[in-house]
This record gives sequence, C-alpha cells and structure tokens, in this order.
Amino acid sequence: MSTNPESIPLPAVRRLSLYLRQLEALARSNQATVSSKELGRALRLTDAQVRKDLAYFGQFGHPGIGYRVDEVIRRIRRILGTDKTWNATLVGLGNLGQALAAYRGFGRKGFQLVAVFDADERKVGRPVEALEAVVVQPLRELRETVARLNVRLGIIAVPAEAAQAVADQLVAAGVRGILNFAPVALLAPPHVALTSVDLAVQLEQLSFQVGMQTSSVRPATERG
Amino acid sequence: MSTNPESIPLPAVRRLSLYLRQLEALARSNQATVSSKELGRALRLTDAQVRKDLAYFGQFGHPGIGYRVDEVIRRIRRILGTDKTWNATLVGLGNLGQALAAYRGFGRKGFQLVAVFDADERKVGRPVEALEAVVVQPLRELRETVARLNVRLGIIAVPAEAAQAVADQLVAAGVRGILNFAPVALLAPPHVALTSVDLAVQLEQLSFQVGMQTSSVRPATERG
DNA sequence: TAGTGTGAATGGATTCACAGCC
DNA sequence: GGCTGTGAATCCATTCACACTA
Repeated sequence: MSTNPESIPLPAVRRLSLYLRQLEALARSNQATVSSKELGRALRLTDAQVRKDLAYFGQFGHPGIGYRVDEVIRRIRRILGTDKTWNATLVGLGNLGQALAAYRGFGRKGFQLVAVFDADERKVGRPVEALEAVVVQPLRELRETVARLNVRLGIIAVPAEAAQAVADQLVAAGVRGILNFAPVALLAPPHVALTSVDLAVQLEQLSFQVGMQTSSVRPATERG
Repeated sequence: MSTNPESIPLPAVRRLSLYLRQLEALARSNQATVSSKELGRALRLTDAQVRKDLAYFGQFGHPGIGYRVDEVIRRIRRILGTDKTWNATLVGLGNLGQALAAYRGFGRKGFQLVAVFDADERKVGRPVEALEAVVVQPLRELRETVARLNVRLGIIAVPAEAAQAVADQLVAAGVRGILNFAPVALLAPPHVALTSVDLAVQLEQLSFQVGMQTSSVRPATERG
C-alpha cells in the first residue's frame, strides 16, 4: 500500500538511494533475490528498517522469497525519477566544475549536461573537455540558453560569494532544481528543489568523529 | 552545562558545522553578536533548535546579548577538532582526485595533504599539480609512507571496485579516519571513523524532490 | 520454513514555554 | 525588553512482534 508522499520519513528517502546502490551491486553479481536481512546487513541497518522503508513506497517484496533484485531496481529508479532524462547545466568551471563536467555519473542518473557557464571571459568560447559539443558561455546568456534548451537542473560550482546570485539567475530562468556545491546556505523559492554538498561540512564531521572515538573508546582502561 | 558526548543527537552535530559556516560569514561582515533567532532564520531552523543545539556543547550564549560571533567560532572549531592540523593522504588521482588535490578547503579545515597514491604506473613519479613537494606514489608504498609521515586521515577517490581494498590498506596502515568518495558502503573497524560522500545519492535526492514538488504542489488547482 | 508487511511499543529529536539573567 | 538555557510536552522514526503468504 504505497503511502502518500507527505508522510514518508525523510530519512527513508535518503536510504532509498542506498538500497538502490546495493541492489545494483547485487545485480552485477547476478543475484536474483535478496532478503531484508541481507540487505540490512550490508548497509548496517536492521531488517525491520529495510522492510518498513521499502513498504512506504509500495509492495516490493514476496513473502517467503524476499525482494527480486531487478524488479526493485526498476521500481526505485522510477520513484526517484532517474528513469527519465533531464537536461542540466553547470555553472562554474574551476577545479571542481571541471571534475563535475567529466563525471560520468550525471548521465547514468539521467542528467545530461547540455550547457556550461563561467564568469571568466578567458574561458568563454572554449570547448568543455569531456563534453561533446558544449562550449563555455558567459553568464549573461544563462537565461536565454536555459529556456531554449529546456534545462531543468542547475549545478552551482562557483565561489561562495557568487553562489546566491547564480541561484537567483537559475531560478529566474526556470530551472526546477539546484545542486549546490558552494559552502553557503542558499535561498530558493519553494517550487525549486535545492540540495547542497559541502565538503567542508563532511570534513568537520569526520574530524569530530575521530576526536570522539579517541576520547571515549577506552572508558575504563586508559585512565591511569 | 556541556552534555556528555554520547547523549548528543547526531543531527545536532551535523548542524554544528552549519552554525560555524554561518558564523564565519557573519565574522567576515564584522558582526559581533548574533541571536538564536537570526541564526535560525538564515539556516531555516527554529530559534529553540539553535539554542538547544549549542547548549549541548556548553554555555555559549549571553542572555540579553546573544552569541558572540568569534567566541563561538573558536569554541566550535575546538569541538570539531579543526583547530589542530593533521596529515592526510589522497588515494586515486582521476578527475575527482585531481579536483580534491587542488581543493583549498582541506588546509582551511586543518588537513594537510602530504602524500598521494595511484594504481596507474604512468602517473607514479609525477609531481601533483597544486601540491608542493608531493609526488604520486604507487599503492604498494602506502603502508610505509603513512606510518613514516604520521598520516591520520585517508581520502578515497578510486573506482567503486577498488575502494574496499584501499580502505583495508589505509586501516592496516593505521589511519584514524577515512573520507570515501566511491559509491559503495565500506566496512571499517569501529576505531576508524568513516564518512562517505556519494554524488549519485545527492542527484537522486534532488531528482526525487523535483518529482515530489511537481506532483503535489498544486493540490486543487491543476487537476482538470 | 523463510520471509514480507504492519500495528503497537519504544526510543529520539524537536518544539514549547517559561524561569532566570543582562 | 531582549535573549539564553532547559525541563516538559509533542512529534517523528525505529524497533518489536506477529499475522499472513509463498
């Protein structure tokens, strides 16, 4: 009984991606079915968690059998929306931007990079390495190009100071979602989806974990 | 009253990084103090959330005044452990690895890249762009180099298939934390901290959000 | 027997609301 | 008056436990 979207826990949506990744790995090793227990073990989750998560999105499993790997893969892709292709644009061709331009995962998840922008006039006009038939454009052409090519997603890889202005332009141009790599909290209207990836935040989380472990792992042993 | 570490909600630790980022921005614009309300508004959190989060880590605020920006910055950095410098190593010099090698944020958060490894013999021996005095080494030298240079953190930027083997080698060499960019669920012993960044997961989350919004934003309007 | 789906119970995190301080 | 820190109340997510199915 696929629950109505509003009531699905956000963490469950995040885990859906992990299930998919794991299922894809199982498919590559030609495993046909998998149980919630096995799936949970690989991702360090309880079996109940796995079952409940999947059940939020529909009837996936077969009692006595488990989950059929390729069936579930298909259905999760559909739910996540990565079974269709969308045009995307990348703004900012610094180090990170170049790595993103060369990243094959966009295509695999249904996002096609059809335009790239940069503020640096020296980069404008050059072809983008690793992307067929894409040439760096100046920011002032963003709006028109996004509309003409029916771009639905914008990827921001510019310095923090410039990020909000770029986001505003992307929104004005009509994108439906923004993936932000700049280390700032962006504002976007509610009809535009926004996801941020901040490497500094990840580094800090790791640093904290390390500090935590070394200070508390030996509760009684290492005191004297 | 700084709570004991075990009992701090994990989400609060994640938000601590966001508070820091925001406070650093305020410091740059020379703002001396900030209230929980203002901080919350910028990050889209309630003021109560902000106060409670900060209180988990100690007495930060001044009633009637708010939080003193640079005082709190200093204290958060200390808590996160980014006030000290640690040596780090990068494994994998593909597109992403190169972007990471050039990323200035590592240094700013107290991580210094002192060694880089790659399995491709053609890359071995070359200097690493953007890193002073670092030359690409073959993987077989990982263990010895990590020990000799006192490397505490490993960054994995290799293909998914190779990631677990690299993680194992890093663990065997004695690192205390691993930052993983490969799209797999890695296993590490409990005394080694592990954080993963999977771009594909982020893309899927964004895709899902977009799909969600367009299907439910207009509950009554767009049905006929 | 092996394994899902799901209400009920538990455990965590967020919000409320207010005492206390500047 | 403005603002923090925090117990109590609420809300949300996870786990338990079992009816049900292949």
